[in-house]
Amino acid sequence: MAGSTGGDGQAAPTIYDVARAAGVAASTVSRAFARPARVNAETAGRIRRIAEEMGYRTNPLARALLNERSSMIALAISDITNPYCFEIIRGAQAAAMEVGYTMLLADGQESDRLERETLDRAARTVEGIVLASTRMSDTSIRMMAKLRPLIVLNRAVAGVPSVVTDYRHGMREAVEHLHGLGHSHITYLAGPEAAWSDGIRWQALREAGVEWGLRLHRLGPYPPTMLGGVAAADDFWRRSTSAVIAYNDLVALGLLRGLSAAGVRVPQDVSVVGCDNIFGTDLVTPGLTTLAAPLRFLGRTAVQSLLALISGAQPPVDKPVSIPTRLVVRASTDERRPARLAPPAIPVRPPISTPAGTPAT
Amino acid sequence: MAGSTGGDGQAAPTIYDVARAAGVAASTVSRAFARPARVNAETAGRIRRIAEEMGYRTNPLARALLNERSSMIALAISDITNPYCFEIIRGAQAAAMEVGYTMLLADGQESDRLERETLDRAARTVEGIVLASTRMSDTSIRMMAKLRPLIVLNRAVAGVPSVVTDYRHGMREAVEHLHGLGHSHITYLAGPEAAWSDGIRWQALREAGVEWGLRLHRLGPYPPTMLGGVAAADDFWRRSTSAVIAYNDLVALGLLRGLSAAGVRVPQDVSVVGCDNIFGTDLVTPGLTTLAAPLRFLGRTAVQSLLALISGAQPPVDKPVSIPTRLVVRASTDERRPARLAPPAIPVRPPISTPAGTPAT
DNA sequence: TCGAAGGTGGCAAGAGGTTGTCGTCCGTTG
DNA sequence: CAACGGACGACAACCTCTTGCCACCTTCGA
Repeated sequence: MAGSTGGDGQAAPTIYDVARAAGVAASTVSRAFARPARVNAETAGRIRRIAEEMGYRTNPLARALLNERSSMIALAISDITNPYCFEIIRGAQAAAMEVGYTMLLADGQESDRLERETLDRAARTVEGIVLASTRMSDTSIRMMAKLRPLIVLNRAVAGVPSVVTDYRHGMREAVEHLHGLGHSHITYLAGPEAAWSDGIRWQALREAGVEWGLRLHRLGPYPPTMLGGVAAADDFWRRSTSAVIAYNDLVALGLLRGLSAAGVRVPQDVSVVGCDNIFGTDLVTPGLTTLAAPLRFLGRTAVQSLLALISGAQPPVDKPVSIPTRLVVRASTDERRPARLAPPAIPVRPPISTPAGTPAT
Repeated sequence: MAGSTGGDGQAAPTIYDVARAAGVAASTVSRAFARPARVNAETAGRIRRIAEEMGYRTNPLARALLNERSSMIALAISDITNPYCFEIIRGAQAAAMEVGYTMLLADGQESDRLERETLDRAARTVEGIVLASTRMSDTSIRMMAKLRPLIVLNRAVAGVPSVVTDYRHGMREAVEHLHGLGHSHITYLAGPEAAWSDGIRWQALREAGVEWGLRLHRLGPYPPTMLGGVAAADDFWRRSTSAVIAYNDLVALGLLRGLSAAGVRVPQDVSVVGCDNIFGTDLVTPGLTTLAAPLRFLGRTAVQSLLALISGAQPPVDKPVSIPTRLVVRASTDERRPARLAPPAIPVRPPISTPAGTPAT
């Protein structure tokens, strides 16, 4: 029961220990692992066996010190509690692990400064960086990119390679879907002005709107959180349309809540569409129709691009890798009913008590 | 626009570069940062200034190589897409960052083997490990603990220090709450038999049940996922009680879905209580009453304990740090109505389409 | 004025791998 | 039998920072 608490029974064996046990030089042990072809197959086998017995593992630090190959990459996230990030992290982690890389997670906690500090510390250690959702400025990003191979996710920074979501296809589907249900007038609830993805989504929506001959309104910007969505529900009454597309799912979820508290029925009175397809969108009633971003695939692709970059590939810096979205239809969208209820006299703002903070895309 | 793609404009400056620029020896530069008292204040100041100008940062790898202080810790998670983990990660990350540590995330992807492999690789690099939700056996954990300082979260392993959630208080609250609503008979939906927390929760429930004179039933085990909860909804009909406590929130959410599809109303027909208070529990209709674990605080506490362990503290290995839960009452629990609906003839199993996988605690 | 003490800074030896270069050994061929 | 070539393993330098030890200089007391 007195189990050893602190680790470090004795120092871990090194190549020197293995070399002594095997009766060869340390360099031979090193090569037996790193360049098996360079060593007699039999010798190599013996060395490996002995190393195995001794519990030898190569020390990544020592290796990294010499040739900058630490087998680590960093993933920077502006806020880890944002459900938008979960699947990205998962995809990135999986892709990294497949090729024997370890992932270091840098959570910026919504702070530009914290994010830069963390990355600054980590930059020397890792071989490359994926900025998955960052609060940093283009300038900071470019400086960082000069220091280390770097991929930006869902953002375009001139001169820095990126992997982005292509909302055009999905947005067209969404508009077509709404058009097919008889909606002719759509409100867009905008996200933060600084958010690159907000601009892109709005642009995709406008293109699709033109194509299908729909009228569009833009409200906002709102904070990309559930609270932002609740606030949007209030404003929405001013220029109420029969269909809404929200900047992201959190805003859409907040909107659902706000509308429900105000006595507006979804989808009977208003059809609501979100973006991203995060965890929770099919838990609400009605289930949220949303533009599903392939988040896990996005994370995976970013890491793979980064690894390519690390191994010397010259990626197209001005033409980002682009991954299409698709529409997931759930219950929050339905046929337009011409007879709309009059808005209630006093829209009520319901209390929010989310366990997690509910931050931005 | 041709922006540098690959990082490494030129090699980062080392203490030697700084030393040359400052006209001192490299060792003096090193000391100027690591042991300022050992160097003339003026000299130290000059060195720092020059280092700053040159953009020098100390290379954590080189330092770690020498004295095992890599300023990194590893957080192992069995499945990163489990919402249960989000807040833990956040708390851990924050605590680590506060003291200048970097966190390395090891996602085991639900696989014992993957988890061990990742940790094995990372163990040499980090100063310590937090096992937040692990699939590893007690034996593996003890071996790992021998290698490195290690803290287990929400699990008791003899001889290894741990931080656990104390469900007793919260469970008493939950039972008192249900008792006060007139329920006299509670079903517990069990989680995986291997899960330490399942045993603990059940035990806390039994103690509270005795105290309040309630009858208890145990159903399961079920996979700790939404699908597990849906399956539980089917079984539940066999021994239907007016109140259910589920192993965790995912099971509870699945149960809500299963019951709803079968035409059972919550809370009118059945009151449902979950565990953990994960993201999404207040998104469903009705909102889920749940035993809230202070997840973020848990993560923070684990890291702080680990850091204490690293700096030589002797933690109590057999008396874990224990953090209490509290009950969050939402709409899924209500007064018992004696007149219960008869169960429908054919319980329907609804389709599940979760964007994220929905895994275990 | 000289020696001791204390404050500074430099030298060099690691920490644990990787890798260019070279010597050795063996087998083969002319 | 000598020359040659290939395969293999050893040596040593190197990556960057840390640190024990020593030398030097200043200052102060005797």
